[in-house]
Order: sequence, then structure tokens, then C-alpha cells
Amino acid sequence: MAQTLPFRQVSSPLKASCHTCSLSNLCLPLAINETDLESLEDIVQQGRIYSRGEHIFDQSTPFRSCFAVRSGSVKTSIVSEHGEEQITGFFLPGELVGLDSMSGDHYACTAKALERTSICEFPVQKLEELTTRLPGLQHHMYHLMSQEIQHSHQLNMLLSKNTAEERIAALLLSLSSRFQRRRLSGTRFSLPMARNDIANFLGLAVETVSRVFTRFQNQGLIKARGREVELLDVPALQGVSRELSQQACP
Amino acid sequence: MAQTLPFRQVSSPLKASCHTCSLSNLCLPLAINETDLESLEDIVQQGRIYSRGEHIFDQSTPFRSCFAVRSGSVKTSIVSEHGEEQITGFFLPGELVGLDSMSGDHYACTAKALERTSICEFPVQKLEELTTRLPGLQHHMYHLMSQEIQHSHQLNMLLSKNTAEERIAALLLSLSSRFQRRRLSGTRFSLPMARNDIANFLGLAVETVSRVFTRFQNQGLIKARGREVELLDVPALQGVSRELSQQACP
DNA sequence: TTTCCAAATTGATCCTGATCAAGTTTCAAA
DNA sequence: TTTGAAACTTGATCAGGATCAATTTGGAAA
Repeated sequence: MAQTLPFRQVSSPLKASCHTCSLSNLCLPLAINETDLESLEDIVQQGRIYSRGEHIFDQSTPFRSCFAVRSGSVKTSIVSEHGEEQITGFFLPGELVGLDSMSGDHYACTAKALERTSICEFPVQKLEELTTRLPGLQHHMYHLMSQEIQHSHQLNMLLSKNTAEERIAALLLSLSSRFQRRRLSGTRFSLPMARNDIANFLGLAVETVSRVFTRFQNQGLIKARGREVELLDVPALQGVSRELSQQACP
Repeated sequence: MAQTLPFRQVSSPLKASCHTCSLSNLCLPLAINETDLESLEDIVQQGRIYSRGEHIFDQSTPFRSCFAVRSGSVKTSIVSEHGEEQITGFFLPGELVGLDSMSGDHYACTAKALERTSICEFPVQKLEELTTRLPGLQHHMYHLMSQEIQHSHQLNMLLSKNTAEERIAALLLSLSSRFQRRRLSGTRFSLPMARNDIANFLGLAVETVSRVFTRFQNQGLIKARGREVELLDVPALQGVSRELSQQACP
């Protein structure tokens, strides 16, 4: 995958057009003004398209940029010394990938496209220069990073206190509200990730995930066929989850 | 606890002396220069002393400041809708509390002193102003927040993949290396937290923590009497833990 | 010192979810 | 269309750790 990086930099980087991007209200501070927005556009590069399963970066890639998902979705994961993988997050359009890597000179995780995915690239060096000039943008960076800490803490609680059913209900509701913020249906959507990924993320076995899905289905809470999911009874799901209403929702 | 806050602000805040603070190499960027350090000292207030169990802030407190532990130790926790508590971190001298709260206008967690604890206060408004002027300090803030995300991700992995023994070994080793960085013994120290807190933090029952401690003791890995702990066989503990070598170690 | 309550330990039993083992479905490539 | 492999589902069994219960220890206040 190391070859893809030089390629992306050689190929003339398109200047991003945050002005017209429908996601700008998600990945940008709402308070940002016209001139500030132009400064940001100057440093943002419209990255290339990644196809399903393709690496965006991994723990051996030198850290240069954060990435905003424009369309599609991304998963990040860390790997233990013994090769065990732990998925640390799923990222939907408008969400920023790489905030965990802003210390050290390599990425702290591996990022992989879950489907055909388009991303915008923020070179951190330029971003840091810019945030010293734009206090509003700096504040927004603190805001985003702080939220990522909070969401991870909520996930800790979920993993340490909740049952399999509660974890899965919470994930479904999280996805639901995040889709909804993107003006997509919050009750009928397509899971960007495999059952295996769900299991890994939530600290469960695949078989358990599968069983809970069918149990929810039998109880009339959801309708699921493969990755297509319909939430039939959101209040009931909320009753099951009791926590993490909008994990990782920026 | 709300009464203590006004009190702390009325009582003339002492200007901190980061110059002479033995922890400055932990909580400050190493590259910071003389003039920058003075700017920082201008905004840092030497906070008051908290006694064991005392609240520093909670989720109803308006967010104003981050805090650096000067001596003693602090635990932070979040509470679910149903009143379940989840400890999200233990903080030793030199570590910064409150980075998860830099979004929103209230703290995102509750912070409580685990013992007699002295802290320095960083009013965030002034801190943000300062970081726009000092790019090195801004970079350091990104660095610290990024690390907090990483540590939380590592904790996620620990909770989702590791056994009770592995979790506890990892915690002991984490504390060990953090004490060591503070020039304290890494093999013989006093746990700042109760068994209950360890259990809560690691997603276990108290009884399990107790049992693992005695098991480790019988295997000759540690010697434990109450909160006094001696690590007798660090390599063996590392073999048990296999992960999270230095969680939350800034 | 005694008293008292919280913290910690130890034992016995139970249950959720892991693991092992077959299938079944899906979907992409030939 | 066939084929093959990965993804998913379902069933049976097992085990790690939770829970319940009973002491024991420790430390602060009287």
C-alpha cells in the first residue's frame, strides 16, 4: 500500500470546494466565515477514490494528514503485538479520520475503506499553521478531538458494563442517528460493515452478533436481510440499549 | 460541591511556577522556551488542595478549566442514564484532566481526588488564546489529546479481547511505568485506587480482581498487602498482559 | 483502646457469551 | 450459468467470570 501515497501526491491534488460540499456543516465549524473557509479550501486536497477493502494508511505510514470522509465509509483498527485486531471506529461522511495520530510520526491505526469511498485530505502541517491563525478553527479541532475522547469513553462503558444485546442495539441506534444527521433515513439503511466487524468492534463473537440480530428480528425490533437493516421499533431499541445514544456522532 | 468553585476563584489564585516544577517535563512540551513558559505561567493558577474523595468537578459543572495533577491522584468517571458509573481514567502527577470536556459547556465527566491531591488550573479560554500565539503549545495540546484517544482505544481493545488476568497485569504494568517516569519505584508502589475502582475501570467484578491478585501472589508475580504492591516478576507480568504497556502515559 | 463500617477476601453456584461444528446464503469470478 | 470462497446463520457444549453469601481485615472515629 506504500506505493499509493506517492501516487496520490504526484497526481495534481484537486482543490476542495468546501463551499459547495453538503457535508461542510458536519466537518467544519458552523461559525466559520467566508474568508476563513477559503483559507481552509487552500490547504484541503480532494483525495482520490478508494475501493472496498483498500488501505488508506496503516501504522507504518508516516503521519502527514487527517482525512475527512466525503462519501462511503472507513474503519480504523489497531493491532496488538500478537496480531489481534481491534476496530476502533467506523467513519461516515463528514467525519474526520486520523485525530488519534496527531502525536508521533506514524499513524496510530490502520484505516481501510469499507466500500467505494471518497475522502478529502488535510495536511496536518498546513492545518496546524492555519489553526494558529484562525482561533475558530483551532477551537473546532479541540472540539472534535475532545468528542472523540468522549465517544471512546462511552464505548469503554458499553464494553465493560453492557450485554451483547445492549451493545448491538446501541450500535444500531448510533448508526441510525448518524445517518439521520446526513439527511438519510434513520430507520432504513445499509450497514457499511460486515457482521465480523460489528463483532470485533463490540467485543463479541460473530455468532453472538448473528444470534442477536435474529432475536431482535423475532421480537419485531428490526428487519434485517444481510446488510440491509430496517429499525421497526426505535423506542424499544432505546430501551434495550440504555446508553451510547449517539456514539461517534460529530 | 458547587460551593467550592466560587471559593477557589475568590481566594487569590497563586501564580504557578512551572520553572521550578519537577513535573514540567511531563505536562509541558519539552521544546517550550523561556518566554513561552512565562506566558504559560501567567495563565496557570495553582489550585487548592483536595482531600480524599473530594469532587473537583462533575457533569453539572460549567466547563472553564483543565487541570494538571501536581501531587496525589485523580479518577474520572462518566455516569449512564441509569446511574451506572464507569471510571474512564486514573491521573497521576503531571497528567492533564479535562481534555475530554473541550466540547460543550459542561464537563463531560466527574473528577474526584483519590487521595490528598494538589492541582494546577488552566483556564481554557486563556489557554486557547495562548495556543494561537504559541504554535509549539498548540501542537502539544493536539499531541496530548491525540494520546488520550489512543489510550482509550487501547483500553477498548483490553476490554473487548483480554481476560481478567491480562487486564489486571496490564494495569499494574501501566502504573509501574508511569511511576517510573516520575522517578518513583516501578516495582514497589502504593495503588492510589481501591479494588472497587480497579474492577470498575477494567470491567470486572471486585471479587474477580481480588481473586486475580491472590492468584498472582501465589504464582510469585507480585506481593500485595492492601494497596501496597510489589512487582516481583515484571517479565512474567508482561507475558500475561501482552498489551497496553503504557496506557495513559503522557 | 474499643467500636463500627467499609473494603477486601474466599467459597459455591449460575449464566452469558465463547467456542466448536455443521450447514446455508451470497456474490464475484470464470 | 457454474463454481468457489467468504459471509452468515443455527445448534450444542463449555468456561470465564458474575453473582450471591459469608467472613475477615483494616482504618477512622469515638
